[in-house]
Amino acid sequence: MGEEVQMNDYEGELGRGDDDRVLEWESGLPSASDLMPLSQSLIPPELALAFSISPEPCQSMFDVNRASQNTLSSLCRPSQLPSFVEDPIHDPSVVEGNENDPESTTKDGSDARKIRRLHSTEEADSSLRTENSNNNYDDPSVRTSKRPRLVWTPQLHKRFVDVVAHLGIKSAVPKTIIQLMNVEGLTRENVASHLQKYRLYLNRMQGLINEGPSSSDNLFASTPVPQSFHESDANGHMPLPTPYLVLPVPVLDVAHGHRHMGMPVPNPPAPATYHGFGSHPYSMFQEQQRDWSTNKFGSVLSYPHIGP
DNA sequence: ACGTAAATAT
DNA sequence: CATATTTACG
Repeated sequence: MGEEVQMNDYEGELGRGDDDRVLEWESGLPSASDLMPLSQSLIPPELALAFSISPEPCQSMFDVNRASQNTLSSLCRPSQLPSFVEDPIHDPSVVEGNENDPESTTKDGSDARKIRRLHSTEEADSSLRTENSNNNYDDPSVRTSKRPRLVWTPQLHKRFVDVVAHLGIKSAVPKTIIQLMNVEGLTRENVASHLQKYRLYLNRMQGLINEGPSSSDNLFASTPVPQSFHESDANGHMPLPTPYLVLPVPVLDVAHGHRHMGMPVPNPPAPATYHGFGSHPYSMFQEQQRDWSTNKFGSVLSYPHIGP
């Protein structure tokens, strides 16, 4: 925490040959007009006083630079991470199941769930650790807490796909993928599982170059199939087109029905009896993205992280 | 550590 | 019931 960063040549870093990558990044960032001026405090003075919150030390360019410095240094670490692995996602979206509600007469238990969605980048970490007692993931003493179901949000999935594409469908194995994705709390099992489904999806896609989307491939369908399918030999490398952007507060409420992100179902594109036809074909992506932009607010608590 | 199939959860 | 994610196994 106490790492002091001196900003010095950081300017030079940014100023130098910014290639497309930077441009792409910028394209996804909020326009300047959308941003709140640094000088403006997030908490109104009165409010701050009322709650005896020390008024923020008026953010300045310095703070920004410092944050950037942090980011840069982590980006530039000469480890093995390709440049495209930008910002670590700290909290994979996760669903917290309710255990304390034996309401289910059969096994249909359904009730309030809280969705945890990912944060990312520098300042996000300030939102951690609410006094919420539900998230005992960092508390070793609590062993009763199961890991909440991981929710593969479009963003996570995107990241996943990008990484897989980058690795090449061949060498993309769970462990590597995990590393490259660099998402905190993401387990190998999580990835393995997703990879399994993803492969199925890919296969089925190949087989049916004639068919339109089978109505159940929504999530995946919305993310283009990486063209690195040729299992030639050398590389399956893809330049990896998109840096991971930081989208505005990914608070989502999945409160309504369950919108699945359709992955491939192993079995039938067959004519047979398909139920959710008229109602299914929703790209979870679109809905979510819309939600995010029109997002009113949501009380989302993010838990710090899950220890391995 | 991987991949696949069966089991649960939603 | 279908799909998503987890768990069990070879």
